[in-house]
Amino acid sequence: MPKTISVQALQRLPTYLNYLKSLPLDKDAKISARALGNALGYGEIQVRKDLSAVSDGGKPKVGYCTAELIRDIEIFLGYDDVNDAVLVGAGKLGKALMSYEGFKTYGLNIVAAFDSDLAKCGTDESGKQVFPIDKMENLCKRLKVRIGIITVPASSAQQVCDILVEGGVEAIWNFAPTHLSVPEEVVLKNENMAASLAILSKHLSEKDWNCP
Amino acid sequence: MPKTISVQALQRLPTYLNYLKSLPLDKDAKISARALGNALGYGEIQVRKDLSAVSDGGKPKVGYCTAELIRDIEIFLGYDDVNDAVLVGAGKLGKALMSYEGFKTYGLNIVAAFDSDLAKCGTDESGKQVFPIDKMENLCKRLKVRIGIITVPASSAQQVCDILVEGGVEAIWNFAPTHLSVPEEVVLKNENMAASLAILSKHLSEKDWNCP
DNA sequence: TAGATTGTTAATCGATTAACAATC
DNA sequence: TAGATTGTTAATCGATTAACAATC
Repeated sequence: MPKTISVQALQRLPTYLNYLKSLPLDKDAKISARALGNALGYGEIQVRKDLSAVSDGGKPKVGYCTAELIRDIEIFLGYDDVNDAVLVGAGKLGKALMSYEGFKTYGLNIVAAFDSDLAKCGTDESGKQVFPIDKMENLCKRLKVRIGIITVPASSAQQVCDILVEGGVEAIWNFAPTHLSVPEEVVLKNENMAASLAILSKHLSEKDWNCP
Repeated sequence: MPKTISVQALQRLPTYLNYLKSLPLDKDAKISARALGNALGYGEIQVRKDLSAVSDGGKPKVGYCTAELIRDIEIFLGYDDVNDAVLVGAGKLGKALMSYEGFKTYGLNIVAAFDSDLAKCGTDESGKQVFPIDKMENLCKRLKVRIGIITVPASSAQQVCDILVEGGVEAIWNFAPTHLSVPEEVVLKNENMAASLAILSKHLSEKDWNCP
């Protein structure tokens, strides 16, 4: 039976992975839950609990084998098989994401981009093709693209989202600052920068209250 | 006494605000918790609880006054007074954020950017100045900059972060895919794209298990 | 063996949801 | 008044942490 994992724990896994990969490569290196937690600002109990969901476990008095841990997390997250994605909206943010090499490590492969502005179509600096948006549904179906990344303005995001769903996309990563409706079989993840900013902004305004 | 609000509720506030602002402007417009929730995919009880922390409240049988709600949320989040920010790392992502007009609505004002690459210094397309990074600490102090946005590679993020803290920055918004250590009086918010991707990737790989 | 470390079960904490009273 | 809607207290749910047993 597959162990259950909380959403939050799942989201911490890439952080562990990232840190483990940054360590000097040594086939037999071991790391304790405490050391791992200290490096990342997590408690050691939390680390053990998180890792228990993905790995066979460490050895008492020794710790976890870093190489195994890296492999286990990658397999658990599905980073071992590559997922093709399309990106919609070749503006500044879209281009930044298109040319970000780091996505490879997460098994994310942006195969093409789309934009409604024909002036933006053609080959991008990143070396990726930007197509007119009316080619999107068809291309998604033909290439069996599983992930759609939305970097268009809020006003056209829902429309773009609907086309992606129509094209058979199974997961949507939304950078537009707006709520999207998707059928329940499609997973939607909002990259909600406004939500992040809310935390910073509130914190600063509270400080002002305390020391005016 | 100020009402308490959960972190999650705080992060939902910009979503409410954004939706309310998208509605046709009408000084006396009212909206019910149910209508608001339906539009955003939240339950109506949650909406009422969230709003109770920021607003004087609605009227039974009538709902909330949208104009008041907008004002209350903006004040609560501190969007009414502007916070100056600097951005470090004028790469593609950095430039995308520098030229994003939408931050104004959140009271965020990027006053300058910094980069260690002198070739990137000068005036950016966004119209903002990019300075060499050794000017950063001083300029932050001089202008009393409160927010630092980090868009450098992971390898230099901690170093950049330390300089920002040294420069008196009170809040850090980190886009580098790495863990940062900050003193406890400084608030740190990670824009953790890898965490978002983990959710999508796991979902897709689970689907593969079920229908191979 | 003793001590360090893992792994799990139980307790706590925080957020969401349900039930219901209040009010226009 | 009756019905719709708000607001709050209590119950549930989920995630984190504490306590402790297991093991190398």
